[in-house]
Amino acid sequence: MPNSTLEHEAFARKLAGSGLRSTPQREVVYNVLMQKRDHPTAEEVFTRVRERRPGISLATVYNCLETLAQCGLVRQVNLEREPTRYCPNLLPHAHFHDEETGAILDVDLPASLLDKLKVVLPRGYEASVIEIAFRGRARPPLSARRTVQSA
Amino acid sequence: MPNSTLEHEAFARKLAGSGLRSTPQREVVYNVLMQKRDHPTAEEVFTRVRERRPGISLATVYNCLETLAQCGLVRQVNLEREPTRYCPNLLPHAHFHDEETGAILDVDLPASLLDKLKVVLPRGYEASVIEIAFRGRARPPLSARRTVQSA
DNA sequence: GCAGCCAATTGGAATGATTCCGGATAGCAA
DNA sequence: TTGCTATCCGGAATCATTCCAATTGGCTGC
Repeated sequence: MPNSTLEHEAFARKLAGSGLRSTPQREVVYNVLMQKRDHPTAEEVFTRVRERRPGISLATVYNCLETLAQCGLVRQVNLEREPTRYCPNLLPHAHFHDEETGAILDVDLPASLLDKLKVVLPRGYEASVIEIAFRGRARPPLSARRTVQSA
Repeated sequence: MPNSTLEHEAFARKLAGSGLRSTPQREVVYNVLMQKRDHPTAEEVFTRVRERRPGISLATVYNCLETLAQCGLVRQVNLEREPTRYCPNLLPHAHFHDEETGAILDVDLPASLLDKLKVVLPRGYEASVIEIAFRGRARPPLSARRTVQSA
C-alpha cells in the first residue's frame, strides 16, 4: 500500500535523520495530515489534533508542522495570499486550486515533464524545487460525479 | 520596441476597458514598475513612488497595484510566505527565485510547454492560470559575469 | 459655470497568520 | 538523582494587508 502512514519506528527514524526527536505531538500532527489529505491549514490541523490531544497548543502545531516540513515528511503549499496548507504527498506533483470551492487537488507530474521544465532555465540556474499551481474551475464529467442531479 | 511603457492614452484605454479611470497615482505606480522591473514589493513601490509624488499614501499604492492587477497591466507574484511582488511582464513566464540573493528572474515559457502542462490535468479540470516557480541557486557561467574576480 | 454624483484617495485603525519569547516540562545521559 | 537540551506552551509581538470613514477630484447634465 503506497503512501500509507509510517510506523512509529520509521517516523522516528526519519526525524532522527535530521537530528530531531519523535514526540507524541509530532506524531499526532503527522497522523492527522495522513488521515485526511485535504491540504488543511495550520488552524484546521489544530482543531483536528485537539480532538485527540486536547491540551496541545497552536504554537506547538505550528512548530510540529515546521519540523515535519524540515525533515521532508510534509510539504508546505502556498497558494495566493492564503494561509499555508500542508500536504503529506511526497511524490512530485502540482496543485490544482478550484476557484469556486477552494478545494485543492494533487496532480501527478511525470518525470518527463519535469525534465522539460528544467530545460527552460538559462545556463547556470539550478532549481532545487519546482512549484506548479493551476488555478481554475473543476467541471468533472457526469460519470465522475457522486452527487445526485435534481430531477 | 516590445514591452515599452504604455502612452497615457493606451494606459487610460486599458483601464477604461475594465471600467476604471486613469489617475496620476495609478500612472506613477505603473511607470515605477516599468522603469525597474525587479519585482518590487508594495512597500518598495511605495518608497519609489514617493520620490515623484511625496504626498501619496501607502493605502493608495496598494489600491493602485490591486487595480493594475485587476485590469491585467501587472501580475502579482507570490513566492513562499514573502510579501507580494509585482511584475509588469505580461508574456507567459515562470519565476526563478534565487535562494541566496532573493533575486527574482523572469523565465520565458514556450507555448509548447504550456500545452504539455495542461495535459496533465484530469478530465473536467480547466486552468485559467498556471503559476510556475523555480527555487534554487544561480551560478552564472563566467562569461556572463560582470563582476571582476579577485586576482 | 455650477450642483450632484460616484470613483478615488487618504490616514489610521483593524485584521489575521505567523513568529517570538521566557518559562515550564520531559526525556535521555552521566 | 542531577543535569542538559529539546520540546512545549500561552501570550505578546510582528507585519503585510485590508478595512473604514471622511475628504477630494473629476465628470455629467443642466
